[in-house]
Amino acid sequence: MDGRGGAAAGLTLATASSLLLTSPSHQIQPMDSDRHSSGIGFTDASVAEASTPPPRQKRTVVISEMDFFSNEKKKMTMTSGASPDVDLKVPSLCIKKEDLSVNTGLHLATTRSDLSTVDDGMSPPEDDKEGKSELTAVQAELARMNQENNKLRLMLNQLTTNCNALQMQLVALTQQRRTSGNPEAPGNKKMEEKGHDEHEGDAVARRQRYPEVGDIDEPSHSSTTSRDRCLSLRSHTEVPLDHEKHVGEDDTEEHGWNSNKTPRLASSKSAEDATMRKARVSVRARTEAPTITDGCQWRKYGQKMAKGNPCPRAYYRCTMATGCPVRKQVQRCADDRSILITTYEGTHSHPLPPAAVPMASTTSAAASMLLSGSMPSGDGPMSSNLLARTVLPCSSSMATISASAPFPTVTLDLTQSPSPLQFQLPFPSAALPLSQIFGQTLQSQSRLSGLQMSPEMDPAQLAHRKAQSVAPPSLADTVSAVMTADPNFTAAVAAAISSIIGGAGNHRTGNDDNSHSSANTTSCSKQRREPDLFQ
DNA sequence: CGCTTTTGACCCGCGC
DNA sequence: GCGCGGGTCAAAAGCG
Repeated sequence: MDGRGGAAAGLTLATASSLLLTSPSHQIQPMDSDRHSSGIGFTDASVAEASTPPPRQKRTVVISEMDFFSNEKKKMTMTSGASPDVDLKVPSLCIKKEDLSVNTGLHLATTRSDLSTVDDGMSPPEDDKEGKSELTAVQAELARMNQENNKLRLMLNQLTTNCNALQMQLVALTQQRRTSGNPEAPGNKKMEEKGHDEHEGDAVARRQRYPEVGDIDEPSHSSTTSRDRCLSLRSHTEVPLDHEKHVGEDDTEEHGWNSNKTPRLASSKSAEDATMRKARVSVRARTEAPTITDGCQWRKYGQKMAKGNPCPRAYYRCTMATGCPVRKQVQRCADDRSILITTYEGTHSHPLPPAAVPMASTTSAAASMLLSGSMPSGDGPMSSNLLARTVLPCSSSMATISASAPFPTVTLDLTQSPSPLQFQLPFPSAALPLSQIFGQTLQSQSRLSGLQMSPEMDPAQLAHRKAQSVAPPSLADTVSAVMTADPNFTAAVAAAISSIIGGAGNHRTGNDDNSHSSANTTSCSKQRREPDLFQ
């Protein structure tokens, strides 16, 4: 197994555990049985005794965990030496605190031994001197841990800021290399011409078809460079900078579907955007569920029989925000109908719920890299290998590039199981909880963000390392890289924590909060009415 | 009633 | 120009 992914998951667990035990609003609760059916990490948990046992009675909390990358269920028992009243059994932390402390400059105290002393909210009688002193100690410990949590939060913010700056530099360098280094690359030229042609052609066609959008001023192509940078820096937990700007400024927003239809893309956005939308990321997953659960809300808008495949292809568009250009196609593999192929296209133009961040970020990052200077020749073998290794470095067979297709496509194959990073659906009837591959996607993001590149290749990273006087790569270094690589790391951690705290079954945490919307996720709707898609 | 899904029709690009 | 296939639209139907 790749240690980076494990580190990421371990960090997540560590943070989650810490929050679990220190936040009064997140007390350990017995999990519903149906929560076993999905989600991240924990597959079963139980409270051995009632949640409100009589005082002084020994209480035991057992939490089982699922190792993110080995699918191996573990059960860690934490016996409390300091508090005789409580046995806290919490998930193990996958990384050592000394590993975490190196680059963050913080020493995590929320290890097992520390956690074991946390008060579970039920204190011993006041007349017990020993209990009093224990209580004091526990409270002090609690305060200390809260302080450390705050420190970590601040550190995380700082890392995020630094990461953004680094990404800026990286993308700028990439752009420079693309524009000055190999401007005449055939693939590049071809792609640009194609994009341009399509842009022009589509614009004309769309004007004919949707005359109301024909008068919209098209953005100047001279702004492409800065736009490129913004595109590559798009964050899936934030509204993309340029997109947000255009959505806000664009007077096409009032045209209903105009704002969330292709015509808008073709007529009001640059050729680069059109090309961006053409990039596709295909995810192959073995599941019996009609769709994979990626945290977004989708609305089906069409279904077609595709040539060469007896299974129909369904078309969905993102409905989390009007104007979101993201589409996805869902189709069973003709050769193996247990494999579901989900193809994503476009970049979300709205904030995403934490549960949607991993998949959205991964697909967007793959698409960005596919279309960025990281693939100078577009369809060259080197670039294919680079991206394949970049997307899923643990196995070159897991990520493939299809440049011969009408659209450049990255395929993430999650159906092959030899790697511990991959998993078989443990829940045959459940939609695939993509948050389960949180660590994997986060890892992919890290790679895609370029921060796993060797220092020689990335001066910015080198400078960053030097500035921080960081030792040669280690597990801690890797953890740091994972942390710093993703500006959405906070959201990703939040997603993981939410998944754990809210019960693993609730991988739609963010959506559930959207009580204002009556829209259901695809999977939810499918449960309501059995589709005819894959009969 | 509002939202989603279904499904036939339509549009477009491409190859011949 | 024509046919084919992919993609999308939009009215109708279904559902809670």
